[in-house]
Amino acid sequence: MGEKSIQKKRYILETARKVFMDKGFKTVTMKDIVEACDISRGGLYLYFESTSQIFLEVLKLESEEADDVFSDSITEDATAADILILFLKEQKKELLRKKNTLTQAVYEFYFGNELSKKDNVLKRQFDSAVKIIEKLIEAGVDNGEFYCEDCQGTARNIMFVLEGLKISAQTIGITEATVDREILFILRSLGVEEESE
Amino acid sequence: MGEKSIQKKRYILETARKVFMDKGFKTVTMKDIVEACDISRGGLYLYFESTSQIFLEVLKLESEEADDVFSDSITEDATAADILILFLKEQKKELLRKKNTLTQAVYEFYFGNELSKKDNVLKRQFDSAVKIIEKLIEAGVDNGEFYCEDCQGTARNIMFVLEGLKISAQTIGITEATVDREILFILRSLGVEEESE
Amino acid sequence: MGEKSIQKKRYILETARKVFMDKGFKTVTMKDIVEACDISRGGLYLYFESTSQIFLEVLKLESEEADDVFSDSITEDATAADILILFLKEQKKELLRKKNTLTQAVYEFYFGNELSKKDNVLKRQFDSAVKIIEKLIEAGVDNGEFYCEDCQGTARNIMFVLEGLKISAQTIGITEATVDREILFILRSLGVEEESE
Amino acid sequence: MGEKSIQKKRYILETARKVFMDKGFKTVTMKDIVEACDISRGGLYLYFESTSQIFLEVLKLESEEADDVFSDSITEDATAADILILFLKEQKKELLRKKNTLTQAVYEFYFGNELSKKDNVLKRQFDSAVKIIEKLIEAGVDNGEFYCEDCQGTARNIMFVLEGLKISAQTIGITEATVDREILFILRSLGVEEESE
DNA sequence: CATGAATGAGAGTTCATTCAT
DNA sequence: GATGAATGAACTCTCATTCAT
Repeated sequence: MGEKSIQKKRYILETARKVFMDKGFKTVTMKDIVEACDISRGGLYLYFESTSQIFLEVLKLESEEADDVFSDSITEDATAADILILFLKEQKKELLRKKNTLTQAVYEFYFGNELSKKDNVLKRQFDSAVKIIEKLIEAGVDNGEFYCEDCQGTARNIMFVLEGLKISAQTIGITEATVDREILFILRSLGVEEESE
Repeated sequence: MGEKSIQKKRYILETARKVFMDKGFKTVTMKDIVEACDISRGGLYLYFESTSQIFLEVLKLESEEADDVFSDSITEDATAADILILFLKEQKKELLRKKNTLTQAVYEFYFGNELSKKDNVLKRQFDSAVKIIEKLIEAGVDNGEFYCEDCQGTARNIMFVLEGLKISAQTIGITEATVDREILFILRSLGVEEESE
Repeated sequence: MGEKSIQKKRYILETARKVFMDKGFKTVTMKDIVEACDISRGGLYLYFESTSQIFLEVLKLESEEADDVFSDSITEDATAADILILFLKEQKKELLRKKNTLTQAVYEFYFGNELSKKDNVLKRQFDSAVKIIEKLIEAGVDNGEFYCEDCQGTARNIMFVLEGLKISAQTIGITEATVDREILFILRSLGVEEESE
Repeated sequence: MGEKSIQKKRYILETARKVFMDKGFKTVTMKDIVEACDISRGGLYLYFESTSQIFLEVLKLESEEADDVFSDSITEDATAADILILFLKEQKKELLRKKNTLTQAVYEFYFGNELSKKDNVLKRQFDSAVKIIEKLIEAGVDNGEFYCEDCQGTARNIMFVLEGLKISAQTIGITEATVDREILFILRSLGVEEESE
């Protein structure tokens, strides 16, 4: 595949990404993508053979580009609490961004997609996030910023709460206040009192 | 509509329910339901005019039948902790039941269904559950079973964790151990140490 | 068929008539009529077996009720010109009444309905009208009201013009002025100068 | 759209034209046209989206191809009477051609098609024909071929008679003799005595 | 590579017609 | 007689997928 092909493939993926953000996964058709890309019907099939394949590649691109969620936060002299708060704020921003989010599409894709469980990117991301948060909390505990008896449990709890907020945002709808309250609750349970924003 | 019609309508709803459990919401067609019910094409339209309508009525039936989640738990001499634990166990059972669950369908239905947000059953259920848990925790605090500084915050936290577990169960998949760990974490944070099963 | 049946049949025909006035003939369904009559689906079939049959009976009723077009006009001491003018005015009224007219339905019914040509009511009505107008003109000529060399030809011409106006009213649309102009033209060609309205 | 597409579109329109001649407008379905064209179900939708659209394009094609009704008649040395007679003969031929005519379809299309009244081709054609006939008669009067006091009135009368004949041909049925008689009547009223055929 | 016409399967929906009650 | 549930045929329309150019 030549350079041009790679360019085009990337273009298709980026365009398809927008379509998935708009419509979720299940109801997106090859036609939707063809039209969004303004390419020929047959043309799409030269690069991809199904919406599932396209979606998986969109996700791959996503995770490649996603500078690690924490990478921004972890600066030289940031404290553990700083980093955690920054991370939670990032999550909050993402949560409240109802559109321009692949969340729905991702959920729909993984729903009952037994095959996709093989290399469940979602799971890897979740587990890795838990680990990072755990380390973070441990670091915070070590330098006295946090109080925590079960760092791993707390890390997991935080992630499940975030998942809960994420799905709630897409279904019942949540306000900024709701997210703030949850973040505050998490921080308090770690013994962090002050907050920002 | 005669008695027989009501019977048939109920039959359709129950059959459709299974279809939704199988396929979620978005990809279920009127034809799917027609075939599952083994009735004629036109027959279904005598009762319902869209999958959305059918789904809403399935949900209504569901919530009517669902004796309140707590009703079973609340017996005369049960303590607050007992009731909370029972509730969490119920949720666990539900969570792990990957199939035979409307969870996916419900999520898909509420995804981007702005109109359905009007009377968002989901939201009402969530809010009501938070309130009940809050009361429960307060009762537990009052009689010394629980230790808790922010009952409402804790109740909300519990519900979001449960939501997080629910969506995780349907996407990344979770094990019984995972659920147990979370329940344990919750109970510990309330100062309840021993547990059962 | 009992008295009640006859009543009901008549009721159906009168209601169906309105439906035909609304929708023409070709696109009227048995369902349309059932709904307009607010009777049961099967009920209609007890009396009629098709829209064609219903329409024919509507027409029959129509022509029975239609006191002869001329009957009103022909009073004791009316002159031929009076009667003709009255007739033309009646036709004008009918022409301009775009809705509440069976015109479209009648045309649609007779279009390519080879079978219906057997007893083509329309033709009989047309021919009979020509004859009456002819007699009228002859009478007018006899008493000096009209000037006319070819009474039958003129009568036919009048009827075709009326038909032309009728179909034009339903397709390209015509104004009152247009009809007046045509009537005036006809009367002038008969040597009648003054007019009324 | 390439050359081939244009060919195919034209082919569809020509085939559809036959279907409309056969069945009128209202009862023609996309399926009818698909089958007549022997193309695939979806194929037709690549070119047209409704029978209305197809019909309008058939009419457009029709009027493009129809070298003006008079163009043939108007030769260098033809007299006004010649041209008028030729025109009427053309109309006669058209009138008597019960099948192979779009007349019914056109009428059905314009029946109660309020929207189509915007650019009512029919009306434009009618008005333009009236004007041409008027000019023709005026020319005939000028050179002594015709006698006529109200050229415009006569032109309109002729057109309404032709309309009357046209709709009669499609409903009650008319014979050649009937048409001849009407033509004769018209010509006589213009003072033209001899005729042909 | 790229196009877009073409096909055919399949979903939605409406009705004429029948029939048990 | 009357009802209205039920059926199945017929139509509309949309897409995934292929293929000649």
